[in-house]
Amino acid sequence: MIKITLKDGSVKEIEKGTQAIEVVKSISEGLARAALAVDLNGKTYGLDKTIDEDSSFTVYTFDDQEGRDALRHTASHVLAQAVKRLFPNAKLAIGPAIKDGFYYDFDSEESFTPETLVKIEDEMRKIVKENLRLERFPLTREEALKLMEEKDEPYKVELIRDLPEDEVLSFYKQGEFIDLCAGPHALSTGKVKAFKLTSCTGAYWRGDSKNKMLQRIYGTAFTKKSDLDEYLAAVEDAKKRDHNKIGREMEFFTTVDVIGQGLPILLPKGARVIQLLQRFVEDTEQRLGYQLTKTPLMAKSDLYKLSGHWDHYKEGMFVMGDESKPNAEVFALRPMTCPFQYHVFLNRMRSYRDLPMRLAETSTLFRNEDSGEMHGLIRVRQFTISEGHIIMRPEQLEEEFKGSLELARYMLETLGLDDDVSYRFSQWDPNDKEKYIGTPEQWDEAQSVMEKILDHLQVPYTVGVGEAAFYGPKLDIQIRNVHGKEDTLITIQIDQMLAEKFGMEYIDVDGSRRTPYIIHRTSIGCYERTLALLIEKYAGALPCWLMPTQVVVMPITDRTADYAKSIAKNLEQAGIRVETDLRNEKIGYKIREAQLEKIPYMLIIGDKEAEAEVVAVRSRSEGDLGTMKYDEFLGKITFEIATMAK
RNA sequence: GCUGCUGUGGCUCAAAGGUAGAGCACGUCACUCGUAAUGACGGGGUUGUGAGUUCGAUUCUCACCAGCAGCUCCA
Repeated sequence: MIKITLKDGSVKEIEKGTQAIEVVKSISEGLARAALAVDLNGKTYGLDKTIDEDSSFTVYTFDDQEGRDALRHTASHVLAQAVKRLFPNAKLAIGPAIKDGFYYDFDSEESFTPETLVKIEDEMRKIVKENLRLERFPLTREEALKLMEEKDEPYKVELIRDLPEDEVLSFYKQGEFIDLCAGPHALSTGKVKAFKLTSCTGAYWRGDSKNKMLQRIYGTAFTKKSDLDEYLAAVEDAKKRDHNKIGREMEFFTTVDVIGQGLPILLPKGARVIQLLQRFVEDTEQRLGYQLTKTPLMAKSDLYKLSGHWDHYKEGMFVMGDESKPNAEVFALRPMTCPFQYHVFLNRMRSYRDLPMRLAETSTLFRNEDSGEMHGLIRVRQFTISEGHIIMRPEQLEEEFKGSLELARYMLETLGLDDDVSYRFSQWDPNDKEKYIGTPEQWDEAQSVMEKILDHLQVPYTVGVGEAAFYGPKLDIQIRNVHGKEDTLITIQIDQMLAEKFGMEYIDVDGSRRTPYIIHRTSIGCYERTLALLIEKYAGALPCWLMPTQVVVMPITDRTADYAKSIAKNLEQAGIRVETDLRNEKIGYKIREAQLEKIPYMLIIGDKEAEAEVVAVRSRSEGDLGTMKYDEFLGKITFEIATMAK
């Protein structure tokens, strides 16, 4: 007999070799129906796992991530089985569970279309109905290779070949279908009650663009149909907030074929919001001791050769001039501000008294992104970033890093995005040294310094290997768009290498020359991207302080036009961005238009208001607020703007 | 860059191998109206660009450009 300890602390005695599912059944039949996986001593297993030693015992259902993954991973096997039934020549690659669903990659002659997906779904439904048991069985590497070679699955063979010699591999069999898989899985295909194939796209084998492109089918699965429907509705709902749609509809920006990809035109409304953000950022930074700079948008190639960009970033730059001609002047538009701002420091001999030197610039950058990368305002070829570099004595690093992080967090909080971000500690990839400058020792040092600071500041982060800049590690503040795709909003980077390359030195207290450390940082990210994410966050209804028009005054008839105009004039003098709608239209029509434009406040002025010298206030979010004195309304909106209320 | 889809007036969408239509928007006129669309009339498109097939293409084919989703890459 062995002992298992349940989540509530109670201990059960069972016979050695008992299957996990039997234990779950002994707890409750209902739980056994909902169970999808178990945890034994901190490791997740399928319910068919036999228990051979004293263990802690936790049951996972669909409410747990582990349970969800087991179900969705099973769904991916059902998908693969269906594809193999319909297209026997399709080759299997990999098919994991992912956030919100699963996918499976296939190499198939047949090009999968939305119509194909419908057929595959039908076949999947049959497989679910057949309620096939998923049986796990181990094979040695040799046996596994033989099996997959027999089945003519070259991608599986490649996967197995890359595993260690002595590894015992696990396989899962459901009916006629067998797949190499570590598991865990639900016990049978019948558990995949509610599923949907959502899209099919291309994806490189092993995520490497040098490899063949396979066909990936995405799907999702739930235990209940209602949950599936709810999820699909939420996805549809999120798409309605897509900045690329409403940003164009609301005339924040547009793009034009003849101008080019990734080169959006910011229309008056979009430009206004960005101007407001810039003023806010520049003022805040100056209050925090940053000095504003204005440096050139381009430079000779010599500068980038010195900075390392020419060797490490040339593909991403727009180069002007014919390099092949001897003595020809070759320029490049700047992809980063770093080397330009270094020359602010280099302008004269610096003392430790000058440090930390905090330099900020509203900096327009140009990056030659690959043609498929552009996305609305989120990923563009020309953008303007709240750039900055802090040049400091090494011992000031933690304090300055902390200051940079606090500033970034203040910005996020002000914009209401603080709960939507995650932190990534982006490190170098020691196996890909070509991508980086510096020695492994320098990288180890820079990264351990950053790790220490992050731990000290108690920043909850994930690690991104290979995500570092070529000159140093980064703290990236990540955010997801409405499609669930993650992008960097803000970044703070430690650079212990470029200062030396540029010959940056300062005279320390003791008269010695020392090389400073540099922090590359942005406080609010790049304005185009930030605007995009704000539009998605608020579905276009930006906080009042950021709205291009904050109030529309609308008289009901000509009789009150003069009173309306005087109200508007007063608001304007009080610094409110106000418009008047004097058109000869019904009030309902004017309100409808203002609502669609997400104008925060509408002041409706009829005879009654003019008579009583009040304004009837309508809020875009709360509707009719009734009448109030002009001063009361001014106080209300002024307070809202001053507090940057969301 | 790769895979797939898409491209018709400012926007949303119809139609069709024989040179295109609706709604919204826009303009004019009438209506002076109480919290999300008043009515009438009018203007506006060589169907993304270029080439090919055809008696004839906007419709079929190819290339390019742009947009979308995903992959890869990245702020």
